[in-house]
Amino acid sequence: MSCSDLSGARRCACGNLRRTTRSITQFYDQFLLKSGLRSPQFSLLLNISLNENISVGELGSILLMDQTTVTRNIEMLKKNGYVTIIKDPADARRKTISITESGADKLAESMPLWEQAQSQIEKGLGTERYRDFLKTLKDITQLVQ
Amino acid sequence: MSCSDLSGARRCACGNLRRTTRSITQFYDQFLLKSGLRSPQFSLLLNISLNENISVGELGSILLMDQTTVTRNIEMLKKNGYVTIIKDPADARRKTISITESGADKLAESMPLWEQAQSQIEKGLGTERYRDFLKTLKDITQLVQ
DNA sequence: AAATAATATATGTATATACATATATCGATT
DNA sequence: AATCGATATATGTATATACATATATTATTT
Repeated sequence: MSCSDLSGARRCACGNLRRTTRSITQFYDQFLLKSGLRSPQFSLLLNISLNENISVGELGSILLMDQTTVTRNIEMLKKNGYVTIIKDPADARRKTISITESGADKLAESMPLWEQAQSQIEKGLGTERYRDFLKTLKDITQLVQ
Repeated sequence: MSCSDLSGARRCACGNLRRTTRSITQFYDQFLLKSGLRSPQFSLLLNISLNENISVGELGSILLMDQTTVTRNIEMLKKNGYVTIIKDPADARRKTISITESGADKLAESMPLWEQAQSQIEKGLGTERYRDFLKTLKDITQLVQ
């Protein structure tokens, strides 16, 4: 007897999210190509820019990314000179991450490229549906936390 | 002058999808833990089960995954004895992938674990909203292809 | 103040992913 | 049949990701 309905798992939230994420990442990366950034680094650099002097752990909390992954991904940004990583004088365990001028330039350069990709998605879905979509992503995130 | 509205990129479809995907993957993985499969392998094994004698490239097309990634991920399944990979007699370039009895058992074992994770998402969102969500993921996928 | 618990980051290891390119095979053209 | 283009898979390399654990530092407890 092995008549379990495997086919039902086609509706898997995780599998469907992973597939769409693979696909959309390549899409955004095509636009970002000229900047030399790719989606994950663009996102990381953006959040560093929006949260000056943020720590590794706090970045992880915002991005829902393991702290060890943050540690490794900011190394790449540092290697390219886009961020500085310094010990917090008030707490030597902590490191504070800041965007450099070069990093801010790179981010500014990639914004219009990002905007091109983004507008295709938003226009394709329509404003309202896009808003609902972001809300659903947020709700899923809270369901699984 | 650097007053570009970086903050607008918080609505990035790619970034938001990637974040939610990281998060939900860990959620499903917790449930699947007992089976020894993790989300990507569960998904891969499922699709192999649903498409007997599928090729590497066809799997990539279904999963929107690069062919080289499929090649490497099925190696893991093969190493665990969950699939067989044999040359297509009709076309020696092609390889056909099939689930083994052991793989089918493993999949059957993981289905109720998957169902637990899945039902929390579907119940949390509600049936209708969940259906809309899958539709939107599909539409995004088509927008970026 | 010393010992212990808690916290922040880093390292070792493994999987997931894709791009550029190589290799093998097939199909079509001559 | 030999050549050439197309197709299927594999390999080299690099980034993305997380878990288990180590290390360093701070905070708490005795």
